Amino acid sequence: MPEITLPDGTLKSFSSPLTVGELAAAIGPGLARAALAGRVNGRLVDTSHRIDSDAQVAIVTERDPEGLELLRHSSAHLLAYAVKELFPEAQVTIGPVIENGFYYDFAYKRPFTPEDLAAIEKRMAELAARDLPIQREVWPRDEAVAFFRSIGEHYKAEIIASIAQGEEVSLYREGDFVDLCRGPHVPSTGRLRVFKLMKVAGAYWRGDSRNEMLQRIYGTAWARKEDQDAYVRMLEEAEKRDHRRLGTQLDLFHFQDEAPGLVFWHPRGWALWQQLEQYMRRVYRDNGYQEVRCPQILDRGLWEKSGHWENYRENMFTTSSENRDYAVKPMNCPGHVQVFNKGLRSYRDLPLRYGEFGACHRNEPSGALHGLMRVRGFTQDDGHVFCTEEQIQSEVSAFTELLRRVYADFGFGEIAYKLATRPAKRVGADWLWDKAEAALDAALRAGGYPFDRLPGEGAFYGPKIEYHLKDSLGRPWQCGTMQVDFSMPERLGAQYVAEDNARRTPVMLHRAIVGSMERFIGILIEHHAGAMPAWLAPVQAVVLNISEGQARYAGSVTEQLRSAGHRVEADLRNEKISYKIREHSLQKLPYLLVVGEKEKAAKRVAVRARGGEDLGAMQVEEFAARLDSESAPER
RNA sequence: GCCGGGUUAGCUCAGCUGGUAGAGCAGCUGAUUUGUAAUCAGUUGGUCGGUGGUUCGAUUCCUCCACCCGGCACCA
Repeated sequence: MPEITLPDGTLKSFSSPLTVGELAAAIGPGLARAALAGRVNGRLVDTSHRIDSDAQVAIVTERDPEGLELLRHSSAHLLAYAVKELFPEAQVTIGPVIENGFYYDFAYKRPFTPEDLAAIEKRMAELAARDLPIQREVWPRDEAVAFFRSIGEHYKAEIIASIAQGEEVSLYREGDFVDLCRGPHVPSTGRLRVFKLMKVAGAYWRGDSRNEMLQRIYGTAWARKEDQDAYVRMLEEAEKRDHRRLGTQLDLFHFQDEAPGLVFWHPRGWALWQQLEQYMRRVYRDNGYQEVRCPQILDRGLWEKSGHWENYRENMFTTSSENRDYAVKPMNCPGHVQVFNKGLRSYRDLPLRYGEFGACHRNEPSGALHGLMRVRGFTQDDGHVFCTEEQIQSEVSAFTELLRRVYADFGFGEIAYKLATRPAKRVGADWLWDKAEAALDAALRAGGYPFDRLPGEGAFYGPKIEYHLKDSLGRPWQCGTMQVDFSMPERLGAQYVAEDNARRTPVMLHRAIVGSMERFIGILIEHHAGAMPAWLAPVQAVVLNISEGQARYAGSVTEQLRSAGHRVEADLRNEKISYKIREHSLQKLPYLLVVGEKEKAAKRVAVRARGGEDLGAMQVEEFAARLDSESAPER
């Protein structure tokens, strides 16, 4: 006699056990049609799930986040079904839900082509139209292994074989297709109406690069067509904002074959860089950091001591001279320790903070390179804090606050915090790791920042907090980091004299706010779609004359604004004003200043803001004041 | 690094099944002296990413290499 409590608190009694689907029907026919699954005492189950005792039950529909996940998960199965129909020799492996969609990995003798994808998608639509029931079956593990072996699904058999012996496994059957799956799934294929296959790519079996490569088909699925259309539009918008495309269009930087993964900064790109660098320099200055500069290459012996040689030898650029081996620095920390070590340090000096715009080189795998986002030569806003154990928490807290202010200045309000803990390959005793991890944990808790844990993702020398910002398209980017390191100061012989006159080893905090300057600029470009706020814009305004008669006046306006410290250029070409406006608008400049006879006579400029807004004519000083007020981030 | 796709003028891109290349924009020259997103005319420009091969003949087919793109793996 199950007594069922619905989410709104309603109590329903039934005289005999019933399924989730039957419960939905008992509540209403509309809900019965919409039911994709149920949540029984917190557990997600199929609509066929039988409720035989009192329970809290919610009917899951496509309006629930779990409902959308179900649609995607079942779409992955539908994809596998379609592939097996069209390519019976293909073997299925796994097909999970991911953000905005799903994928399924297959082993097949030849690569799938875009034409194959179109055919598969068409078959999926046909299978969905047949509205085949999706049924759950429970099998003993060994029988399931034998079954999948018998039908030639060796990957599937391997997956089930890794489940503990004696357990039961669930299989889902739709039409002629049977797949191992924990479930739950939507009740029938007809529920899958809005989906689209996106691309095919290679992926390693079990995510291990030593294994064979499978073929991964990516798809997206939604509850409503409008949602999918919006998603596709978002992807198109992201493509338009691609910093590589904008980098060319706005003449900011380029790459070329002779220097893979290394940036050639053009004048405008470098102007943007300088705005960022000067801003970050003020951040150093105003927050107790002293800026330093260390060598690009250092003797191999130092990298052996620091542990980098052992851990990253393959990814370091090396050179040699007069029988000495050197490595181009992949990190700035060993250099900063050398500065710390030069001279006797007192506990009174701590915390001692060094900052550097440190240019590092890492020989990243060729397949990892990606515009400014992943390069082989990059510059970090890299800082190291030498302090005592007692100072860790306040340093981490102060840093987190500082980072939030900086991100806010760049227009990033939403930050996610992650605590990455000890990896398998590491240096330092476990008790040190315990301490370091506890210090970061405590600082995050003290600040009231919610955070996720990333076990095993710490650096080889210490755990870290990762700060992920969210851009205007909602995409997360890890930029900032704070790492506690008890090992490297020890390895590199850093010491200070404590109150009791004893020599102690300081703790070193590795920290960065924007991380890689290159990458951060890439993020800024995409965040703003190339239309940088005036304080960052490489060129803040261009002065345009209508005809030759105002060329001298336009030139003097330009000079006046430049000598007031603004980034202004003149365009005195003999072209129609509409032509010049179009050209500079495409360059996404904050302001265009038009000067014709009227403005020349009145000693004014006609100001056009980005987007075509007419601000009217004003005196040059007035416009300069406007730029002044916009020369720092909005707070 | 791995799988797949790609590389044609400064930029964006055509070029059917092999017969040594085209467009638009940009550039240059000239005319036009222009009032808020493209003035007109003329014209320059390519060892078709590199290498080797097949062929009477290769931008086109094949090999190897480099780089780029999409994923995967990696990301101190």
